[in-house]
Amino acid sequence: MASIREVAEEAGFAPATVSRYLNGHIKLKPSTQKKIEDAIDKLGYRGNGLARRLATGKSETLGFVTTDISYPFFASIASAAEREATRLGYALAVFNTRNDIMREMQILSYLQTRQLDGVIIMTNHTQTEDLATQITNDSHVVILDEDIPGAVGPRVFAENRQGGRLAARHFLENGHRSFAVISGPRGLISVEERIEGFKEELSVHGLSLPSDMIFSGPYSEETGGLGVDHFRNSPDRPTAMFATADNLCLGAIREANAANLKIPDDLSIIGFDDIPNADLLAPPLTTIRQGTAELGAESVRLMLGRLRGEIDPSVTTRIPVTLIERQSVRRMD
Amino acid sequence: MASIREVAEEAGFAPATVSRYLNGHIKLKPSTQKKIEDAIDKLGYRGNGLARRLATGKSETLGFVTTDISYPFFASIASAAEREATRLGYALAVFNTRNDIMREMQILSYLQTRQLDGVIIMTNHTQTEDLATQITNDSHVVILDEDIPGAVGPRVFAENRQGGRLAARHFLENGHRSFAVISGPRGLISVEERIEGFKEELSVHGLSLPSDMIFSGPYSEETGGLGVDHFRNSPDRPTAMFATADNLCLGAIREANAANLKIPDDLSIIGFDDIPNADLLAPPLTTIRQGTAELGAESVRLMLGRLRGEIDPSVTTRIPVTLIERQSVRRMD
DNA sequence: CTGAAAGCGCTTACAG
DNA sequence: CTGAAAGCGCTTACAG
Repeated sequence: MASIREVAEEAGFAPATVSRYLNGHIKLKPSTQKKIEDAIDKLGYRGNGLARRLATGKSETLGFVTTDISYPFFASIASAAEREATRLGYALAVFNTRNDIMREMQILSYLQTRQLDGVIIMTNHTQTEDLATQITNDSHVVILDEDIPGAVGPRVFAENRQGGRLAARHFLENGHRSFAVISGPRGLISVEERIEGFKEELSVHGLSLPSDMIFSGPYSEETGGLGVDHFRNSPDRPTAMFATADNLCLGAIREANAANLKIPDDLSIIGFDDIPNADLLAPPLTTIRQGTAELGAESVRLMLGRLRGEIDPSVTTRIPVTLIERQSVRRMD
Repeated sequence: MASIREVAEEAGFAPATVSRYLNGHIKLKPSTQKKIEDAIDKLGYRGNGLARRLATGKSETLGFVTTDISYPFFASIASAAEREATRLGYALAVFNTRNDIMREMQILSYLQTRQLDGVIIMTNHTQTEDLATQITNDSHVVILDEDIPGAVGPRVFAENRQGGRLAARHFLENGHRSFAVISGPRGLISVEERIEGFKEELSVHGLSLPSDMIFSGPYSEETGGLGVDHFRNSPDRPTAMFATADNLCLGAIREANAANLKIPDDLSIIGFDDIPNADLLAPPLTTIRQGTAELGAESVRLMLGRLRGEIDPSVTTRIPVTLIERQSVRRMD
């Protein structure tokens, strides 16, 4: 590879001039510009990003941290984030943590070694004190989808509470009166806020959700299955079940099939996320859609705004949510 | 951030010694090792990856190029690749090309600017001459999933032909005698090899696939829908349809639903990939499973082997394929 | 074994 | 406007 020095020699100028020209810090007269361009073409010069980054102290790459990129909902967000980052001149490095906090800490440390300019983090557990302090120190972190309480940094969340309300309202409109919830780990905002919204809407109608009608566990398909199992055998079997994530519904549907429990005839369900192909499931899943494109794009915009110091670390952007009606909710009466 | 020079001063040695120690190029006597470790702890030294990379000429990051990471099948592969890369000390930068060859060329150029040590490329079109020559020059590229004819480099593909045979055999075993294929763009090996295998198996049984029973188009859900539409109105309507990718099936199922065509009663289908939740579709999809974990992991292993010069650029690894029987194929008679 | 020095390829104050 | 020089923070022949 040709270096900037070689280009400069070829063109008859100093490296500094070539550098400034290439970075747009300077406007050259046409003749010298041509000489430089010719030298670049002749030598096939392309610049060395590493050297530039070392000199400037910027890596021009953003880290995107998630538990597992193979979960379709996360993949959609990552895809949108990659698109926006690319548009704005940044690369996106994707990291799977498998929910391991040590791995999360390690990735955050890349910020200090300057391998990453910023990191957008989606975490999925509630033991986040260490993360919080490190994030606060780093100040180049955007928190996405799930909260990390106590950390200082911009946040992007869905309108979780509103989502819960929409779910409850839809059940109510279809005549349901007995409810259950299957959720991820208590303490996550995707759990707490969605449940709160759900309850809020019920209470508007003079109804409530007894605490023993909430079944919680890790955000896995298995939890969904266990939840169905649990409520199927409970004395007051609910007709309507709200799940705080679609993958919970996946497990629920599998278990219902195995137990010969008909959805929606025997049990109506509403999920959250609207994962790809939710419309092709048996039954097509009624769910609360989160805008993955907005979630991904907004997180990188906030990230870059933060890097430029234009964005206050205390901002929280909420991404709207909509109910997608399909066929997993039975009309009662 | 503390630098290696500061650590060296603190410990009373030269930066060179610290560097060698940290890289395991040297074994120190316990006392000096302790001094260095103490200095590192005291200063919170972490090393600067950029500087190391500039000095060594290695970026320690691999590029993973796909048309869109949000397609679940690609996301699964990327996830496995990330895992294996991490295990072996490399980061994985994910790039979405949206099938744009210019973007692919751009990413390959990062190899020359040393931003990437190698790239694993999944492409999805047939106009690949320019790609091929660039890849041959770069020599740090692994070709995954779809071929780039003429390019010199290790390849990782599924046992496509075998997959096609399995699909045909399953149809035959279930009594089908009239067949159709919906495929991605002609020329892609995922299309050609799978169709060849399908035909091979038919011919073993004295049957054939007329060329007008192959409907091709871009690898999109839309193509699947158009295919169903096409064959539904054809004079000799097939009972069995093989799709060279599951997303084609997704479109096919949607269209069949819209046209009130029952799968598998009116039309049996077999897909390819076994995308996540294929078992929960209506109907649960019988499909040829590709091992995404192996595809992803093997591609990074070949990549690193290639970087170390241990792997011949002409190797092609084939990943096994299995038929997953579910309920989209009707038993005839 | 250990160190001083040069070099990786840029960028950017500082001078002129 | 343009250039010489220093510096980013490492690594690694080359000496001793």
